[in-house]
Amino acid sequence: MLNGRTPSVKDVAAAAGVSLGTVSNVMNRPEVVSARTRERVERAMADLGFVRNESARQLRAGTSRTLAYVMLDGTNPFFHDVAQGIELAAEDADLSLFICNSNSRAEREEAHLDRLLQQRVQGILITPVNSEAPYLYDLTRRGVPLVIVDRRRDDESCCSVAVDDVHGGRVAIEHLVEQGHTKVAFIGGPDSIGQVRERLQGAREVWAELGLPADDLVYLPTEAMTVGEGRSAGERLAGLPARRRPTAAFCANDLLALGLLQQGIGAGLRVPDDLAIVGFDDIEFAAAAAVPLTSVRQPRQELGRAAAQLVLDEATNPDHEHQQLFFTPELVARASSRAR
Amino acid sequence: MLNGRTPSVKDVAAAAGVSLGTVSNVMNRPEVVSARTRERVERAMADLGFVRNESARQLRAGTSRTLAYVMLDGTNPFFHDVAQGIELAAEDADLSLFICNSNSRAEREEAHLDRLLQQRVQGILITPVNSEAPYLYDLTRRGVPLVIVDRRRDDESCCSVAVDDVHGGRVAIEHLVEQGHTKVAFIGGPDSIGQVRERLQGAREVWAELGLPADDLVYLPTEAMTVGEGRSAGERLAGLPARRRPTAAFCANDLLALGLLQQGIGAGLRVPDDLAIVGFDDIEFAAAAAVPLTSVRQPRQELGRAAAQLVLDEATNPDHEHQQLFFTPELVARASSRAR
DNA sequence: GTCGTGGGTTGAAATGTTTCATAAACGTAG
DNA sequence: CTACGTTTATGAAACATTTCAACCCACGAC
Repeated sequence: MLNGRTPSVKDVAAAAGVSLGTVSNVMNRPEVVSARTRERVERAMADLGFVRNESARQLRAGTSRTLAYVMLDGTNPFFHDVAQGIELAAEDADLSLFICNSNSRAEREEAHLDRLLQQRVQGILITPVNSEAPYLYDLTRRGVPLVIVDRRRDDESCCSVAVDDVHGGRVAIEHLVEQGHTKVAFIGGPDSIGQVRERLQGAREVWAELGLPADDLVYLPTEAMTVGEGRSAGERLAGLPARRRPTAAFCANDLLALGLLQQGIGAGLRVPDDLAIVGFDDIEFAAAAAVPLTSVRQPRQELGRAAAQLVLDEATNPDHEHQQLFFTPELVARASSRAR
Repeated sequence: MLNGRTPSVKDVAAAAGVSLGTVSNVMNRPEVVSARTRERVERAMADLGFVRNESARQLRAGTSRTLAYVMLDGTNPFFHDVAQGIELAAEDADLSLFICNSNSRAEREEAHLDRLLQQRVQGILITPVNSEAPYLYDLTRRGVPLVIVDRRRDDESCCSVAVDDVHGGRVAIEHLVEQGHTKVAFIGGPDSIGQVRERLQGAREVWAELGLPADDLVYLPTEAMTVGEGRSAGERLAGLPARRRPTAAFCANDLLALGLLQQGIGAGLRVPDDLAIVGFDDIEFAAAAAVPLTSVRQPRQELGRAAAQLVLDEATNPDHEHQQLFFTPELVARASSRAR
């Protein structure tokens, strides 16, 4: 029972009439201790309600049993799916996962990283605000296993797992053009976000290759990648003169697309007849929208799982080599963009 | 610079030509050390890239600088909003937040709790699979500050923060009846989930009070509270003979409601004319649905923030008393249920 | 010149584990 | 009966920090 303080190995040892070392062995190498004493010790642990103190273990071992994921935006289910993938891999390796959320603010991100460093986590996975931030390079210099998720670094100085965003932008636009659209909006921002820049780049590339006039791919920048911003982009779209108004929109993520969809329907537009919509990420809610959303699918859990494997390799394998994993996203066509 | 091992206070002390204790003082009580030495030490810390080892500090201090939240279902944005509220409060108290996800599985939950105990977290917030689980009582017995979120315990042996689910059920049904519905479905499950039971109870209470025949409030149980289950409940609903088919549905959460909405629209129903829908939680996506969803709003962030404050009080205030905080949810009427 | 006073610094102890070299106990082969 | 191996158990050291009593020294008061 509980008599004030939480019991330590010392208390267990005393209760079982053995030495400290033996108790430790029962926990860590049960095979070297005889069945009789093992039982006695286990009973003592149960009686006292002993729980191993992880700080002490960690202090001695020099390393913790946790990974950490610093996500970019907690309001976007996409990142939780990534986290779920990481968690599964962590669980397999018998590690805990620390989940942090920077909310797209660099200073929160840096504060989280500082904390994680103090905790001596085994490795850090991060979808950074800016993958070139100096404090990220510091981590690598320090030797902390680091994997950048859903982004990559220009030089290849750490592992990363990402999707080919340029390609994603291409397939989205190709699809819309195939459906007969010749005036299309790209909705996304701010363009400090690398994903946005590359998806737009892909869109523009293929638009040019198909010989369409650059002016007919209009860029509607947003302040953030949220449902609310999607709605307000919809209003701006509706405000355009009919001749210049696009008949389709490619949104840089699904939250924007859902906001746009809602605003459009609320304003009496028929989707896809008056306005076709393509999103990005293919989150759960995309398929569940009232007009199921066409989206560029990222393998969300896979991304997380692969990243976790990389970070574990870096943490445990002495001749680890940095890798840049690259997944190819694919278009999932649904009702929101079907041919007119 | 990094010469193999990460530097400790000892290294810093050597580099600055002072004792261990002084370095510690610089970090924890800068006012007692003279400006000159303080600067010297700080420079040494910077030069060596010193990062305090949290395990060692924690071992000595006996307590960690973290809270933990064990959420019930990572796929439901509701819980992330709660987590966000907790995080804000934790940040104010200069604590880290450990987020775990039980995915509605008791054994995962127990495993997480075990880990958290080993980490000696300052307090645990949890939305449990079953608030009467014996291992939860163990925590209380152990003296771990514990707050149950979005649930409460029958006896009042720990703090809890919840909304009045019975009341929530009542207002949902009152609203639907006001809109003229006399045949309504309640969709939710499994009924091992307390929230489901109480929302249903409230619904039945008011239904009876209004003098409506019990048979006309039909209970469609689901296996889980997901979008997919909402869709399949929609199919079951459509399969009912027209005379017995409800004209409105009250779903135990918004995910179910969104699934139902999508299935309904896909099958050609007009919402709310053919089928009115009310959800529960009022997650972000509820308002953003193509037919904006009427929902019973829980103050999501507030719930988390209040819970964090309770757990902090229990952790720091010696004459803490357990409290059962109770919020009253309110109906947010939107298009999915407007009068016919 | 001695005695406090008090700011600044020190060194050792303590926290709960794990590890490892060593010791004890116990068989068994010679 | 001894010597030797094996199996089990022990005790001390180490991990990085914080805390606290003790100490030093300069300075002003007497």
